[in-house]
Amino acid sequence: AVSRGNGLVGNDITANVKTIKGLPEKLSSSVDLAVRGEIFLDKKDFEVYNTKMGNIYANPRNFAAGTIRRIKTEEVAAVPLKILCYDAYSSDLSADNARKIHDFLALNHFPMSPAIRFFQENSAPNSLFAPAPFWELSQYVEELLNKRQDFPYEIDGLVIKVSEYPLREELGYTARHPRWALAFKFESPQNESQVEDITIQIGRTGKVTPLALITPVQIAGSTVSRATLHNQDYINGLELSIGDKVLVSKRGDIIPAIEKVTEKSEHPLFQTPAACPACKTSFVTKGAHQFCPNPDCPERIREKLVYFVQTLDMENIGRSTVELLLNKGYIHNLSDFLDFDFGTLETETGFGPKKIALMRAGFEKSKKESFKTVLSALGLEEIGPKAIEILLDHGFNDVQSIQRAIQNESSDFFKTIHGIGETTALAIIRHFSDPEVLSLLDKLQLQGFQMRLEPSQNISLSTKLSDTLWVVTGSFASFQPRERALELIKQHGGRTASSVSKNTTHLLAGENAGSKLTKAQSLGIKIISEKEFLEMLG
DNA sequence: GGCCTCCGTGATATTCGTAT
DNA sequence: ATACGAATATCACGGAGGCC
Repeated sequence: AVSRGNGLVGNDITANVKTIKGLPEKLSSSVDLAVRGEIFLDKKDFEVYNTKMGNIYANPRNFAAGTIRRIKTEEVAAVPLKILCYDAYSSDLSADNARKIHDFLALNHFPMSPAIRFFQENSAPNSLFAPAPFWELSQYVEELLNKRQDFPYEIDGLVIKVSEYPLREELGYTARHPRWALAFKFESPQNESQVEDITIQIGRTGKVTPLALITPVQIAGSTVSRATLHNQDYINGLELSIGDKVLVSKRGDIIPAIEKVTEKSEHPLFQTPAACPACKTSFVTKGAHQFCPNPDCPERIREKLVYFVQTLDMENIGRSTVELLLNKGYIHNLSDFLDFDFGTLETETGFGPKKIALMRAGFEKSKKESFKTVLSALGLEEIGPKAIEILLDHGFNDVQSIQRAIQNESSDFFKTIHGIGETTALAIIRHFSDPEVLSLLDKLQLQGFQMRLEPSQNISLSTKLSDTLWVVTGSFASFQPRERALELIKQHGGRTASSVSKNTTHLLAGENAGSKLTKAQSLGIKIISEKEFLEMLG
């Protein structure tokens, strides 16, 4: 059993999970199966346990999360944790929808929430075992919204999912969420507090973010003392001043937010300062935000480094370690950090041999992170994980191939890649021509970080379409959504672009093709129909 | 006891693609 | 060229266990 972790890698918590009552240890048949569930504490069980322990725990959610990661399993066993399973993956069950999986889990005595319901079009109403008719879904949501307090455990909302797996696949994922699931969140609890001060923070990009420091207040089991104010416009919208009484909530039960001002103070409306408190450089305004434009600003350097170690998942090296290294002058920037010997810290209090060994191990382990992660970790402005993935998908396997494209192609080249627009294209050229970035990349390579996309990471079906640049227009019977055609082109070694140019080699034209077809014809570009395309790929 | 890291999650503005 | 919906980039918080 593993914890969710960052979505890819979690902690091994097998021994602890075994202490949870009600989870079957054996299945009735041998089957390759991965089950997902939520571990929690009942409200009542938490009350009883916490009273016994002298009320040291703030709320059941955090206590349960902490408990399951404990090292001493006998301690975990003493906590009346429960689990409800809600999903499973198996190649052996040949299930094409979640309902079949749900039935399998229930039959094998996995604890399931009795609140799970299935809804389906053309279903008979009120039948006992069949899914309820679709139109009853909204009714059921309403019903549960009213029953929130009746649940024995804390819930913050509901999730509605598409059951059919082929449909899920078609809907796919954004960078953060599946498109086949929706969350209904209950209104967050609120409490009143007062703004004691407003400070500003400088991010790694120089972005200025005002932050409200409020009189600590209890909201839904945690103490809230800080809340982001995003930017000056947001402050203006709230009409917020230091000293105001305010209503504070936890959005999604996690992130504190100032909802509104309930009582004004004498102070004037808060104004973001004109210059950076750290480096005295005047802020510049870009859209709704202000920025510290100084790349050597100590705040920016620090945040950049923190972003680097966190993105590369360097265990046992976090914000505070980075701050100590910078503040005590051990390092002055990311480049220094890459050369730093953690052994130097043995004279510092709080850094024993054990800690130093852990930091070294964390640094070494991060060298196994993918090239994509390494590039992400550099935090090049405008070049996030998605833009990097697009570049890698388009055959840019290493830094050198990107540099070659910058030198050999026209300045509009990157813009022709689907998913990369004007701004990102300019940023790519700017960053990968920047001597400072290039020397960092060299250093990373020397240190043994992954600096190439491993060929196996690319799903490749053939090279039939190599050295071609495709534009896709119109709609297709075989490719819905249209991105599927683009995917297929890439998997066969081709590149894709969003608009027709002189570089385009093929136009895949479906039904109702418009101006792109006309333009392609005028440029004499090869026009391929859906049928011809399928024949080409065999 | 204090510091550090890990863990879970939302909001906002900007950017991109596409329809008009 | 412009408008609009969708997606991305960036920023943010508190509690708990473990190491020093």
